[in-house]
Amino acid sequence: MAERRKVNNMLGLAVLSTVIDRPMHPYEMASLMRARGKDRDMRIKWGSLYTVVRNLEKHGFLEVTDSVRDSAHPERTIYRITDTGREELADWIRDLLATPDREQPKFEAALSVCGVLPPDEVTSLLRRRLDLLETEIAEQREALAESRRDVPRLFLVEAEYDLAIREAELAWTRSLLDELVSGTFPDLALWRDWHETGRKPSEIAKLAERGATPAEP
Amino acid sequence: MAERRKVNNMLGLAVLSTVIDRPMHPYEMASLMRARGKDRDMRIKWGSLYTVVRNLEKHGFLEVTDSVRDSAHPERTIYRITDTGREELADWIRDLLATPDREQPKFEAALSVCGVLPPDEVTSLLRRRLDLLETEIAEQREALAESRRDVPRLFLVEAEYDLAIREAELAWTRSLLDELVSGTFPDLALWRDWHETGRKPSEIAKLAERGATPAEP
DNA sequence: CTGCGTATACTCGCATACGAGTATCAGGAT
DNA sequence: ATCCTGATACTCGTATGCGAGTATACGCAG
Repeated sequence: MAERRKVNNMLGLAVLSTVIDRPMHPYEMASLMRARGKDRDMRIKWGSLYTVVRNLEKHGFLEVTDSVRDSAHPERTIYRITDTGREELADWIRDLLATPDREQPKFEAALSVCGVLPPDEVTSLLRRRLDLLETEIAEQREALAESRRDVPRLFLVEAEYDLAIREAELAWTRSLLDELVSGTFPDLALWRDWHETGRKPSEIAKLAERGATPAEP
Repeated sequence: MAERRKVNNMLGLAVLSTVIDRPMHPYEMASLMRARGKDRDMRIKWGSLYTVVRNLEKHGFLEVTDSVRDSAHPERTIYRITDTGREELADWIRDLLATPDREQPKFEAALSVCGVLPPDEVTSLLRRRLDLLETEIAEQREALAESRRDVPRLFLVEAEYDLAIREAELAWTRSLLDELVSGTFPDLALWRDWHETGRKPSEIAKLAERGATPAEP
């Protein structure tokens, strides 16, 4: 199960997998990660870099090798990965790979409250989303094809995964939209006039309590 | 584009969409959300409830109606949604629905560094993931079928979406696993003996720099 | 009627997270 | 020669986020 890591920030994973090559100072890690396109795989906040590195050190995953004062530059502290760090990295990856972690995309949260908006507005918002998704996916697909020419598959799995998921999102959204537009979506009428008249048509509220309390007296 | 919200925590969205029914004190919001299964749609941390509610008030999205001291209980502050709050809620939902937001699942991050582990281990980890995913999805699918009996579609879209995405994840994982097991995955040999012998077979490092610097002199 | 487990209804404080700021230097433009 | 721009290499302060703790009431077993 998704263990409570000493350092939980995903930036920590990126750092560990970067210093594993050779000792480095934080800024160099940052540049390397950027160069390798790591910032496309995880949302990296550069403000957190030094905090995360310090924490990794505090927990014994990194250690200071050197502290070079190189004429210029304030002072660059060079870190090296420790054996514990290597073990932590491997373990972290193992955990992430083996345990599917029900993350909740914001879109899902939005869907769960979309009844707040009138159905026609939701329809047009979804149409907009669909358009954006389509162009983004097209771009991604092309970028991937491009990369495939000179980068081995091994370094493209994340991109392939991402693409597959977004395509599924696209397909799902499209099918929902179809139902809304064609009127085959079941509760449309109900939904619409709960918005045109005042609020909640009595028992809707109750119905929304879906299977929350499995069985009660 | 994903606007910077005054209150960014998704718990805020849940709170707003809950108090829209009627004024309430925080704990009541929490119970209602739980009863409605909101905690299945967004990861709710109860420790944040009071902070988030206070912030919503600070920004004028909620206001205090009453402060009941009901014999028992320390004191329950009752909040009501304001017009600004209603507008914020609608706007927030609009934004979330219309703008696809490239979130980065942890699994993607893990894939991007999975070369750190030897291929055979990755294979067995993925097999484990596949098993877990399969049973979880089966459960979800059944729960959904169950719900459909007495809950209108309108309140199940999130669940349907979630299921669709997970199914896509399953399919993708299965196909990768197949390639690894059958040996059709291209870089297998390379990957394997970079692990058996020491490190990095010279030019792998360079190859990992995928399309980062589009064109340089 | 007394003890005690469990739900209710919070509070507190530390640990991050990260935006925004700062200072220094290299190299080209003027 | 000097100015300016952009990259380099960080630091700091504030705003959360949230785990863990607390205190009170209620039901009910003994």
